[in-house]
Amino acid sequence: MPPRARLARERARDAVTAEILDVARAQLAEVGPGGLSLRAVAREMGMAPSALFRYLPHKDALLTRLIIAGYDSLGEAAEAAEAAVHDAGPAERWMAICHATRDWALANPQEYALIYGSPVPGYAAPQDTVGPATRIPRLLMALLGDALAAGLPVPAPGADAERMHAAIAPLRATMPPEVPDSMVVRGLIGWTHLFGAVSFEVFGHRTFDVLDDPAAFFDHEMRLLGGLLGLIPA
Amino acid sequence: MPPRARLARERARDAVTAEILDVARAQLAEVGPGGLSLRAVAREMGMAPSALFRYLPHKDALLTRLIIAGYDSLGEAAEAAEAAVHDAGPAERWMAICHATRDWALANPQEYALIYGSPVPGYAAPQDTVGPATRIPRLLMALLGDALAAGLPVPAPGADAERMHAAIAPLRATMPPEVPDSMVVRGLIGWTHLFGAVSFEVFGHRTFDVLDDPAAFFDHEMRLLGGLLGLIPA
DNA sequence: CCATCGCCGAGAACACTGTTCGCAGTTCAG
DNA sequence: CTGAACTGCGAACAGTGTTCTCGGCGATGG
Repeated sequence: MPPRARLARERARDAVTAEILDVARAQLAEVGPGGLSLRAVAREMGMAPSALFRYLPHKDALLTRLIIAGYDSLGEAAEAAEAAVHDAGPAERWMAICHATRDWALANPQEYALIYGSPVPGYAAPQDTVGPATRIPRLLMALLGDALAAGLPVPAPGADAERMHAAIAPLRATMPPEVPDSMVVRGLIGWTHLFGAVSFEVFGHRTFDVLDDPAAFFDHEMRLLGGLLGLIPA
Repeated sequence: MPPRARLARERARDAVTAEILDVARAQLAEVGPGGLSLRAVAREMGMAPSALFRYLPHKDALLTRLIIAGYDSLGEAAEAAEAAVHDAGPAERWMAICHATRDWALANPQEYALIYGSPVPGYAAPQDTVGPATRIPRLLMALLGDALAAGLPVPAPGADAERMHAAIAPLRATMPPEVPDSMVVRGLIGWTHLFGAVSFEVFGHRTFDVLDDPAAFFDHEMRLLGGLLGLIPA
């Protein structure tokens, strides 16, 4: 199997695969996950529906690729925003990540719903999505590590220190051991709240406790939480 | 139209409607939202699929009723848990609400996904869901109000006080004016974080930043946030 | 250069979905 | 008792994901 010759076929195949993904993502933005239809994708591409199955084993595979693409797109946006203020101190970096995440989610609500909403019926996230999914948390952990090295005061551990130590063990294993437990916990809390705030807004649950200026509230909220994390001096 | 006679028909109708709801909720617990099928409900009831439409204008109506039922079930659980410790002080009340919410969500993950997950394709939540949906936030606001009356220290407003005042205006209108802005904000933040933490866990996003003891972490997390809200003395 | 093998697309088919319509039968109201 | 409203059924339509079979075209081995 000479690699030179094989390329023609494979390139064509990759091109079609890429087009499927593109069309699917465009359709996702319109009708949302769940509304996504393989037949509609095939229709728009001028193909028979059955032909799609030469490139995808089943619909879930397409969803997986879209999910990974979504994670990557969001991760890239957050990383770029963080990099742009990387020298401006932890508080700015924290806020940059928060705002980038919110902006991306509001600009791509359906993609956000696909990756952070309730899982679709029979779908189970395969291992491939783990890497891209952790880009933002990793960004936050790096931020906390830097701040720590720069002399960020470490909050005193609570009474349940040893129990916490055990609870976060798996996450600990992925991080340098000199990061104190309380910092790991703070990072998780920050990430959790960022997700909660953005999801509330994107999924429309903020229309009940109505806000006149969601952007201002978000800024205020995340700044306050940055204080709790110790990233922003009170 | 004598109300005595009409009752027979209406009672039968209500009974069928209730059975539809029951069967649908049972099926929801198995296959989740999106996987819910009217035909399957009819099958289990021994009815023709078309007969269901005598009781429901369309599938969305069934979803709406299930959503309302879900909100009410969750709200009741939280209210009951709060009532049980109502005299034990704000910190216990806060934690009771948090744990009740998490417990209910873990026990009914599909119902939780239905009400707090990404909205289904074409579905738009009607006004009927507003009341039940706000039971937990209202509980939190009442808690904050009580704590305030009992002498809870009010956090100092930040530099963006007047902007915040405008941002939360609609929510303000539903509350007694003596509650300070900073308290309203704290309440929203607490509610947001509770939602974020529970959703993270129920939707499986905590399997990435793996935790060995999610229950312990949740307890720690919400207690810490209770401190930020001023409900728990540091 | 030619035969061959593998891939690719098309079309039909199956099982499933939500929803509509027309037709019966039952049950109630006047 | 008669007429009208309500109820359920069966068939049908348009849509979905998926499978299978078939024909053709391109790249490959002799």
